[in-house]
Amino acid sequence: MQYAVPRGTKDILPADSFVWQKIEAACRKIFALYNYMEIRTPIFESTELFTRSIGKTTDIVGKEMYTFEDRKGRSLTLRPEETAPVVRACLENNLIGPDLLTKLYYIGPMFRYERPQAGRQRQFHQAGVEVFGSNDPLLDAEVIILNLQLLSEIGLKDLEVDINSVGCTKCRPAYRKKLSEYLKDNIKHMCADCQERFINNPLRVLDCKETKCQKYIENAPASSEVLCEECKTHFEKVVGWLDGLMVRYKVNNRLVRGLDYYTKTTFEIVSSKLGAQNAVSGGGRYDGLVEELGGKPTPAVGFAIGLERVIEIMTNDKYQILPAGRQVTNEGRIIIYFATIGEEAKKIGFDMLQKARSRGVSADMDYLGKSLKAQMKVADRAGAQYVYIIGDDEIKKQSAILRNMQTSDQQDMSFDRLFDELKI
RNA sequence: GCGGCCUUGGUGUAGAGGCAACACAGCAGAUUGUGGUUCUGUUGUCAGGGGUUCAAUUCCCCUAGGCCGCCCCA
Repeated sequence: MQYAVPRGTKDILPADSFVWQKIEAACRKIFALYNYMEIRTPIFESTELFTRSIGKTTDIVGKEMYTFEDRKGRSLTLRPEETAPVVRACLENNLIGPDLLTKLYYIGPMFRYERPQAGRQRQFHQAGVEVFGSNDPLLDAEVIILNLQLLSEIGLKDLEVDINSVGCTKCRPAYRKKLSEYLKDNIKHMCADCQERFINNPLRVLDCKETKCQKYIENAPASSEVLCEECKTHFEKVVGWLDGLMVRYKVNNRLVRGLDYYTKTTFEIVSSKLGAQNAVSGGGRYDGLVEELGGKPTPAVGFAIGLERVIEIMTNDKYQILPAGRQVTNEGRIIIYFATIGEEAKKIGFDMLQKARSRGVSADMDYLGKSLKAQMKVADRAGAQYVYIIGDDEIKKQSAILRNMQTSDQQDMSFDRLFDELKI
């Protein structure tokens, strides 16, 4: 084989694209129900946008970005996530403002340079929403509910919502300090990664799965103990709304997401039906990001769903939500197939073919000079409801054979009556 | 970036240091102007490179890719 797709990328072939179409349709439907409008931004942005928003010490910025220089030496980066580009676009086009609630959604590819494995590719797809302009805890709850409704619309079950509050610019430094003080005495017993994290971003130590670190993490001060009054009441209200709406969730004090812009609420939806990469979606509030990127202070919430992970669950044989691949011969692709024998018939067939198409009737014919038998077979596989068979005799009569492929009935049907008779 | 497993026709699978097998799909024919059944024929040199050997697709090494775990995240 001469060429192969770049590592960590995949072709979505005709046999699989119907799954993607189904998911995208579900996303658009649910987003519309909640009054979100679509935004599309470029695949690449200036590198600065991401380093500023996501944070220099994060893994994404530190080692996962596809960054390159263009011909004029500008540093550009293939978007690793979509929140920062959406904020940028909103600021640039004045989409957000005081007393204005802006609700946007997106669907598209993202890029991160990571070691590929199940549920993790270098080009992957996310669908997500961003809401700007309100700090109402009910909105946090609504976004979570929207997320859940979308996943259940797609057909996913047995999902778990993990939720936490990481505080705000007022209380996070205090928590960081408290955590650092606690870790200072214990860090020497913890793993090498944690020692690194301790220096760069102590919060992320809480995320460590290393067994020898667990006991220290368990005893670490929880963020909930240190939240300021505002963050504390905000969090209580969010979970209060979730309780009232009968949403099942789990407060997880160790949920620290890998992007620095989050404030207050963070959440993740995980599925037990996935392997190590078990997060189907994740999101939270980021009240400081708009200002960080040059706008007026504007509260915001959002989430992103990992579409490959959704599809992994949907197409997993064990769960039977959708059959995996191999749907090339899905029935009903075309209404009528024009089978022709000879050059003259081909010419007439093509005229009729175009006439059918111009009337909005999907139709096709042979371009490979196949035998009639083979043309019938192709028509069958394309799911044609009718085949119109044109040969020399038919040209003389100006009337050809119309075969109903379901019933196998055949009748003579003159050229000029065909479309009226079929009511197409 | 680290560790483990894997890589055979279009697809899914056998196999053994020295004729590469099976199923399905595809194409053609049986039915010389007709599909979905049946039968027949046909499509590969075993990811790429190097080494061991009289001989490797089968053993060893490297590279690439896939999968699984760590890390991280969607």
